[in-house]
Amino acid sequence: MYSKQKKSNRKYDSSKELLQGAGLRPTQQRLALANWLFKGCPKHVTAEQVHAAARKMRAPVSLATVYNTLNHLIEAGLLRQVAIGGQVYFDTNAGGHHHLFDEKSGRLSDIPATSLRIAGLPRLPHGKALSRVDVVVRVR
Amino acid sequence: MYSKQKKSNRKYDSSKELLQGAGLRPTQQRLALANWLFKGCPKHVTAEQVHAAARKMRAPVSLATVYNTLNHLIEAGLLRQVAIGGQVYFDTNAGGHHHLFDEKSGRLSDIPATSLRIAGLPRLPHGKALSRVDVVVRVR
DNA sequence: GTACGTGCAAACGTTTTGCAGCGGG
DNA sequence: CCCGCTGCAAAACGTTTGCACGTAC
Repeated sequence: MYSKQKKSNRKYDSSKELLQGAGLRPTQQRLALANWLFKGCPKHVTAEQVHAAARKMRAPVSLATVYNTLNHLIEAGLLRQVAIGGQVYFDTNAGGHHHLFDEKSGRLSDIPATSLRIAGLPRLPHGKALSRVDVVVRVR
Repeated sequence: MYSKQKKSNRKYDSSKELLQGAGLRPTQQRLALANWLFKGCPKHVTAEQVHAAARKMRAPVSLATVYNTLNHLIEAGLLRQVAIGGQVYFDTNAGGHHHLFDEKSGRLSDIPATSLRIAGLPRLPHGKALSRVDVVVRVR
């Protein structure tokens, strides 16, 4: 009688497409992680925080799988790794943008690429192409 | 007859002052490390490279002491830690400047702070002061 | 059915720490 | 002489890997 059986899984649909689009099999664990990562506001999280979040969601995933999945998402260009202050963060916003880092709390937030203007870039070494420019504004 | 006995150690004098100025006892090991780090051109080195350099200089220092000394120098503001591309570098140039990173070779070089101009910094969070702005120009 | 993903535990490389002995002031 | 530094080895840390089992297609 119902047009779809899994009405309650509707919210996972876009995560499923996201994973499939990246060539990743949409397994339960990956769906749970991708759903948490990409729904809601952009996040800057550590692997440990992802693992903790998965447990809280009653979707227990092993830490190894968390790392595997995060690495796959990075390869697919859906996630970015940011190393600041001796900590490695995974940034759910893979687009070009910069970061504001609070040295006291270790908290990270985004700065839109469009709001920042950089002038006076040096001549690049011969045969080298610009990959990207990362800016970290540190506050205390 | 000689006004100074240790004429051959003259080249370590400035390193000695550097350490003393930072409140660090100028021990043999620290002198050897500081001398290698701060004489010659600015360097971007890993802890392992510092350790290897010490061995080559016939001034063997344990790796633990290398880390201890580097951390002390960082606290003293004489050294800066830079994490790029999954590697941690110690930068002997503690002054304000930026970095150019070659993603292929993993090599790091300096960009003088004066040559770069950044405009459009966001308003800082309430009660926060700007610590510094780090720019990494990545090339491939 | 098969290829790929998962969980666990063990391996890994890097950095820190605990402690007995040494050396600078 | 004393406190701080050193060396060594062991621990801690975050991340990766190997393998038996499970699951999506």
